[in-house]
Amino acid sequence: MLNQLYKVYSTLKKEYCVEDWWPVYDGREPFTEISVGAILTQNTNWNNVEKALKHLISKDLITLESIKNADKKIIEELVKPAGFYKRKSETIKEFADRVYGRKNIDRELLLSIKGIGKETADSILLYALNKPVFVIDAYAKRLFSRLGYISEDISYDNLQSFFHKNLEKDVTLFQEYHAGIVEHCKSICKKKPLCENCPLKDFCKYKKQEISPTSQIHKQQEGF
DNA sequence: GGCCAGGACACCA
DNA sequence: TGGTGTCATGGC
Repeated sequence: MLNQLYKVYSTLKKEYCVEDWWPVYDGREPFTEISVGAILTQNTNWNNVEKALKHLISKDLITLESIKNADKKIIEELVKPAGFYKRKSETIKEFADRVYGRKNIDRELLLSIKGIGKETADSILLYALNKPVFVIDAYAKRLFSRLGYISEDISYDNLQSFFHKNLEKDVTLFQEYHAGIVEHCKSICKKKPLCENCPLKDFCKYKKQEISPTSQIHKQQEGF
């Protein structure tokens, strides 16, 4: 299993641009920019996030201090293209208020901020703080359940520990793996994940065992 | 015009 | 604990 997971990773790495994957447009305060991007990207296309981020950058609202001191209504207007703008602007404000001036930012702190759940917190930890935490998202669940390695209704925590148990805790590995999953699902996985053109078709458990994806549910612990 | 996107949360049973 | 409704914009 270990080898299999690493082989999937190296295939993704070969097929897609996964290095320095999380975009930074301004760069004055990458931690803040990445964190705000993680909040804005909740259930939203990255194109919309990019617009909102560039609006914030154009008004110099891309540092913790400037966001902390900004009027919430201004933030609302700027992040509108990313959708859910009232909730997201509130979360961004609370994030800046709570994180500004702190040296130790951990998962517990991030999860205590209204509007930041596990996926967003882990994205911040992995990409903004370079902590070895595997980010689970809808794509990861979709891809690995279709490959047959996990049940499609697996919980966030179970899928995360699946990766933590089977991979070495390495920041670059986790960053690039998640990037590869996202890029793969955005391009191919959406419709026919295991079609003839799919670079991951050789890793499909169903194909090897000739089991229909809908006829068998694999439990997280089974077979690993 | 409908569907979906790199979720989170409140509410209810 | 799990299911459902809500939040909202923009691209295809």
